[in-house]
Amino acid sequence: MKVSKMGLKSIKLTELDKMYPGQDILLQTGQIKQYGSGLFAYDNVVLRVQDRIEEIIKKHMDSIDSIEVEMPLLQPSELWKSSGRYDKYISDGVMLTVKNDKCEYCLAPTAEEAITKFAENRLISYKQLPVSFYQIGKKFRDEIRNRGYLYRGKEFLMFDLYSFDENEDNLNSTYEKVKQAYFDTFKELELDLVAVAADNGTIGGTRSEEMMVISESGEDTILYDGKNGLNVEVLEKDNYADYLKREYNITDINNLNKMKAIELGHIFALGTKYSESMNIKYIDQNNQIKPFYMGCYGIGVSRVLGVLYENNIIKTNNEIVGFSLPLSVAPYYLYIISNNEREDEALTLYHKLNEANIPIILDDTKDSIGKKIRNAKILGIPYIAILGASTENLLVELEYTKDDSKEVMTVSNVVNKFKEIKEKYQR
RNA sequence: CGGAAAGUAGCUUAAUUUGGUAGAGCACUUGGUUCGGGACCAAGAGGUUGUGGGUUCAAAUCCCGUCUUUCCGACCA
Repeated sequence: MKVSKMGLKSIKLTELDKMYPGQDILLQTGQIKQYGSGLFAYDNVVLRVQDRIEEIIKKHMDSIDSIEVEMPLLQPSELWKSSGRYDKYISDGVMLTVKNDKCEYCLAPTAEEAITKFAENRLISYKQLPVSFYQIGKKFRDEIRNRGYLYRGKEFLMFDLYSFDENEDNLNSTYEKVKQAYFDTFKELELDLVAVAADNGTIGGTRSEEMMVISESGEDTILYDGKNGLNVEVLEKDNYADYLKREYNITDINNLNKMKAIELGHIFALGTKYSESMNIKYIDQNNQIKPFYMGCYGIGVSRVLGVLYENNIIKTNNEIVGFSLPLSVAPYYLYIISNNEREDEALTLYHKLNEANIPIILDDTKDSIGKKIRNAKILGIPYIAILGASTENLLVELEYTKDDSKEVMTVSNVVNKFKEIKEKYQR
């Protein structure tokens, strides 16, 4: 990719939003564009970071044998009326609909009804269990108040998984499996995930945990000691002490530290609540009709995207200058810069890396080196290769933007280094 | 939906209090000098001041409506 082909807008950052400086940079530099409250377009780099998040989630969910599927975004009103949730979602104003003179469709705010219909008459025997389905798809919610840029939009990308088991023990085992897959996923995204006890009030079931990432940009407050934790909202629950002890073995909340976090996922062990009410059942080995023990699990992909920017901000002299995205999600590993004299060398490096299928950006504009470095950081590219006056010909200064470390190496060593990185991140 | 603020060039904004030719910085275009951490000089282009109505000789400015956005609250991934 060449900068001259990207249609980039260069801009000096003005004063940044104090709550969400990272996403404010994206907005100021045109990497995201706002069309209305909670409505955003994504430019190339941001979009491809999102693609990477999806790939990583899929990899880990596939590894626990969950099956990827896709539900329709346009869902007939009848589907929502059949579950009895239509009236509530409409009167709450959360659900958006499109209609013509013949019929009305609901724009999927969530997918329980659709997935239930998907499982109905398909999952019929204990021989098919356990099984789980997942999808990553757009969701539409006409939130009364959008906030935090990508954190809560009217249109957002969500991962949602639904599990079906024969009994409570199997459900618990599936629950733990999915929870572990969450930790593996977020480890690869280089985000420290914290599972905290949550109020399972509206959705119900036996237990639920919110998957949080500690972030100053977060809207939630949690109590956490490095191992166990809870969302402070649980403390508003009746008999919260019993609930915490019974489901999470938390007995003393005074030892926990208060911190700000952003909720990226939520997992629920539902039990038979929905299979009973929606009447989806299977036949066990004794020819008995039994309700499924279900679980549902979500990740706000758009929020992950936002927090990846908020939590990977880099500063120079205490001034925010951009991002250094983790290599696991960076759509481009390297941003190549040269002065006029060494343009040809930069082009050679670019071609060699392209031949090795290393995703990179060449800044082939006539801007000053300083401005090019600024642009690399605004885009969040983790490595910058500088071919300028301070290194001899055929040598490249490679800067790692995360810690500002610099090393000088030959062109072929640069190529080898990025081949190794590519190998390591399995791309 | 309750409460609060704000809409002026692509962005940040001045002029609003006290009505009188809408001004600047960044970004953009052209020419020249620069070229390792957001260069400089010169010239240029860019606005029916969110929108509709009212008051007035005259409205960005005053009044009323309306739309939009942001913030606090409730809800959520």
